[in-house]
Order: sequence, then structure tokens, then C-alpha cells
Amino acid sequence: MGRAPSGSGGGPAMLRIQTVLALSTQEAIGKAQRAGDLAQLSIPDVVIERPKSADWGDYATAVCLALARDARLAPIEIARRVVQHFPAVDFVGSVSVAPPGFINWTLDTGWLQRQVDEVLQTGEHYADVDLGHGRRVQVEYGSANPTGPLHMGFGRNVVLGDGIANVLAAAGYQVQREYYVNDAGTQMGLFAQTLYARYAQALGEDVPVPDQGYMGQYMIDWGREIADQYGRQFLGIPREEAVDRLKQIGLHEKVLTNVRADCLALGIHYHLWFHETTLYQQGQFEKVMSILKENGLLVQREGATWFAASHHDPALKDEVVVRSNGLPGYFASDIAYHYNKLVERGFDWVIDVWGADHQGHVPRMMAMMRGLGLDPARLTLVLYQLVTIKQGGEDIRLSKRAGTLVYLSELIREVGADAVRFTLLSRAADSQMEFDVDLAKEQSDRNPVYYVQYAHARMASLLREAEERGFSGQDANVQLLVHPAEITLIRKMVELGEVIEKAAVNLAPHHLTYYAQELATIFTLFYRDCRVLPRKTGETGASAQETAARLQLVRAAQVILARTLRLMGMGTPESM
RNA sequence: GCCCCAGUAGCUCAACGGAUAGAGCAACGGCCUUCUAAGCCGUCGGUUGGGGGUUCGAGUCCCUCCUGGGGCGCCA
Repeated sequence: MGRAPSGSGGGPAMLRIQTVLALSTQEAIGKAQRAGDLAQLSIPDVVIERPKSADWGDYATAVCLALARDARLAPIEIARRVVQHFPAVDFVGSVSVAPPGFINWTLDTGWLQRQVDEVLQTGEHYADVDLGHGRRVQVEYGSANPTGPLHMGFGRNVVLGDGIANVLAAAGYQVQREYYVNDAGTQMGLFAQTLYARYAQALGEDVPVPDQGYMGQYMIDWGREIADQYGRQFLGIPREEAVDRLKQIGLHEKVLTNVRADCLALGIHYHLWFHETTLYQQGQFEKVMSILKENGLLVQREGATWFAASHHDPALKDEVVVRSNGLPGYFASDIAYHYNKLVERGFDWVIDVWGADHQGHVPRMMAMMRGLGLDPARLTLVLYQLVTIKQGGEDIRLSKRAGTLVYLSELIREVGADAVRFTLLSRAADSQMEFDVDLAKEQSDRNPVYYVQYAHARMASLLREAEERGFSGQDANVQLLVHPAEITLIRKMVELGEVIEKAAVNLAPHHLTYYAQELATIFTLFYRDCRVLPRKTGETGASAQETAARLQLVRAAQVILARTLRLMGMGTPESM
């Protein structure tokens, strides 16, 4: 699976902390060598990590452990010598060495305090990172066969895709969000045939549903609705024409209306709904066929036209592009569509979000890229493992054709949009997830999503009351923020940029959900330990200056938490 | 049979090849005359599916076996 092409990092104003630490460490190693403290040997990549325990510090590197063998020196001794040559860095409060040879850094308290003002001045873009340098990336997600309402499984698709898009946008990419409407082909035909049958049946006609048709109750409902709205008119015209009309009505008035509503409920907004049929109307299909033909990658066999994937890689199987019935298959559309994305529209990078049931397509998609003369690195296929559903203690197999579905809309209605987003986002794409619908409904109150939002509501409530009581926080001196709970909160706030970077580089927005919980927890501890507003009646509590400084801290924390919630596509409630 | 993904606490899941494997939920015991108790504190919980290997160091990489999910269509 692809990763974001890595940039040199660093926001417009400042280099990332980790970059500075890595460069400084290399510098220190070099100085140690020149001073004769360390043997001349090649310096490995300096990887800066966040230590597991906060006791170690804020950042660490294990590079001295890797140096030990060649340097023929105990790693801890190497670390001691390197640290002596470490240059002064404004955000570093202290450097220390720990067995077996780690170098640990702690952020400077004054620098941390200043970040409060920094956040308030910069606003929610404080945490932005610039990996993308404005490169144009298209993220295509959703894209379910438009033959029925979205089911729960596609919830994971849209939530993951939207999360990736959000995170890339925060990481300096110019992001286009797109939904591919698969409105050509066999499945769409079956859908139309089924809808025609249900429509006719609603009007008392005995028209059977086709063998491979869509058996869900929703088709019966839609047939009935169309019968109610349009009457018998489609029974009076040639059947082929009627099926075609119903296809359009079903697609636009039923399926897409439904899908749009679900996306709207989840707060997902696409830039473009791209229709497969336009690939055949606007020449992309013809174009890619001629390119592939020129490149000698099309072969005729058994009455069909095949893409010779085996030409570049003998391990691959050839793939039918145009079927023996003369109709292009889905792969033809995929080729034309990606030609449109990468060549005609010129996206630097294209990301498709697919369920694991499509994993077999990945090799041939990459073969297609080579076949079109495109760099395969410009296409990333993000696969997520399918969601399995448990309901009533039983595992349910989801199938649109069989009609055994838990609809996304139903889930949103019963569990709530924010809980759906958070839950579906909180697992790594590679992880199979079992969604217990009953449990999700029962436990909605205890879902961590509410904990996170509650922290935001609490901030808002606190700031409201501060305003009512006339505390502004103006002229605050952030240097008064010295309580461990305050400093810990700021530390966590500063981390958001790294979380965004990690999520963007790995196309793994699930990191946001964990960060959000940590931030909410740490804020709640601050709230417990640090009184912000003076008590109304009592004589104890915060001093006026403390109140001002803490109000600024709460404001800044709210900026960070709200940003995190928005990156996850969730609401930022002012009260709960 | 071949290919892809996974297997971590009772459950659902985290953990750039680094230090003592972490959360939430569940269970048990405490805490509201106070800026929101959708909260806080404490307890319980693990031979990271089994076995080999690579490495200074493995939940993470390699091999193998087991289990689960998904592929291997002129459907998408």
C-alpha cells in the first residue's frame, strides 16, 4: 500500500521539532567525531520518536544503540559524548542520556507556555504541516455500486476516505474529494430490471424479478413510490424504454438522493460526483483504448478484447476490457477514469479507497498505470478490511443483492452521526472490525466519542461563564502556567501537528481518534486540578492573574480540540 | 490449491524495529452544597495464536503451522 511521498516537512514558519532534533543530532555526532570523541563512521538515519513514558522526556532517539557496534563503544557512552556536542535549540529545555543508550529531550517550559499565545494567534492552522507543498491529490471514496442505499460497510469507506482527505488537506495538499457513480454496466442493468419489475408489481402486473436481481425490501418500496408518483405511464411504452427511464429515476431520485443524504448526515461534502457513463460520452474510453493499442497491450481472444497485463509482468493475468458481447467491462471504465484523473485533470496523486473485496484488482491497476505510461507511484489504493456485523448475537453477512443489510442511514439514526464517524474511524484500515450494532446502540452514552465532545462542551461552557462574569483573559501572562496539569495540556496540544503528519504519511486517520481521547483526558485532568474561575462564594480559588492565564489556555485548548474534531468530521458541541 | 489482510487484557481495538505492550468498554470498590458526574480516583486483568529464525534489541522483519476475513468471473 502506498504512502504519501515524503516531503522535507516543516511548517511555513518553523521546521518541525523532530526535523530539528534529527539534524541537530547529526550535527552533534559530526562534531563529536571531529573532536575525536567518536570514531569516523557513517551516521545512520536519526529517527526521532516519542518515548513511551512521559517520564523519559518529550522526544528520544535510539541512534546511539545503532552506532555502538561500529563505534566499538558502549551505547550509553556514545550518547554521553554526542550530547556534549548538541547545539542549543530554543525549544529544548534539557537533554539527558538514559540506559541503554537513549538520548532524551524535554521541551522548554517557557517555549511551551509561549505556544498558548502562538495557538491563539495562528488559530486552527497552528497544527498544519506542509508535506504536500500544494500538490494536487484526488481522494475517491464511497463509490458504492449505485443500486441501493449505502449499507454500514460503506460507512467505513466514506469515513476513512473523508478522514484521509481531511488529514491530507491539513498536511499541505490541495485535496479534491470525489464520488464515482458507477452508472454503467451489468449491475446497473440488473438494478433497472429489478426496479421495473417492482414498479410493475406495485401496479398489479405479474413481472418477475430477474434471477440475479436485487431482492431487498427497498426495491419493493421504491417500485411502489415510483408507481404512486408516475402512475402507469411506463407500462404503456416499450419495455426497454421503460427500463431505461426507471434506471434514471432510480439512480437520481432514489439511490443518489439516498447516498447524498447519508453523506450530508455524516458531514461529508464531495467536490464532484463523477458519472461512469460520461467516460463513454466524452471520449476517454476511446482515448485509452487507442493508447493501449499503440502500446501493443490489447489482444483479441475468444471474441473479447483483453488488456495484456502479462506483458509487463508475466505473473499477472490478462484482463478483459471489452467483452465478447461488445460492451466494455468495469476494468475499461477504470482505465478511462484514471486516465481522466491523472492525465486530463492532471492530479499529482490519486487515492482510491476500496474494500478488501477489491484487493485482487490492485496488481492490474498498477499494470494499467504502466500501460498508460504513468508512474505507478501516482496511484495509491487504500484497502480497508470489511466490516462484519453482529446483531442479535449473530454475525450477519451483508449483501445488497440478497437484501440482508444494515443501512448506514439506520445506523446514523440509531447511534448518531458523530458516534458512527468516530467508531468507524477509530480502527486502522487493515484491521478487521466487528461492529456489534446492538452494543453500539446500547452503549452510545459511553462511547468515547461523547467523552471527547464533552471536553469541548466543557471548555465552551467555561468560557461562556467567564464572559458572563466579566473575565476576559486579556493581558494574560502565560508564564503563570506552571502547574504540571497545565504544562501537560500544552504538551499534548503541541503534538497535534505530529499526529496529522503521522496520519497523512500513513493515510491512517485513526490516529486522530486516539489523540482526541488523550487530549480530552488531559484537559479533564487540568480541569480537575486547576481552578480557572474564582469561586462565586468561597474565598479560595484562582487569582485574577491565574484566571486570565488559564482562560487563555482553555481557549487555545479549545482551538486544538475543535480542530481535531473537525478533522474527524465531527461536531464541536458548545454544550451537552 | 494459490494470493492479500489480520490474530495483542473477558470484549472492541492502539502501539515510526527500541526503554516497564497501552486505551475504551465490561467487572469490583470509592467520590457531587464547587467552572458540566456524559466526570474523577482506585482495583482486577497479558507466555502479543503455536514453533523456529534475523537483530545489540521483535507485538512489529523472515520462514512455517493453526484460526478468522477477503480474493482467485467476459459482475463491480
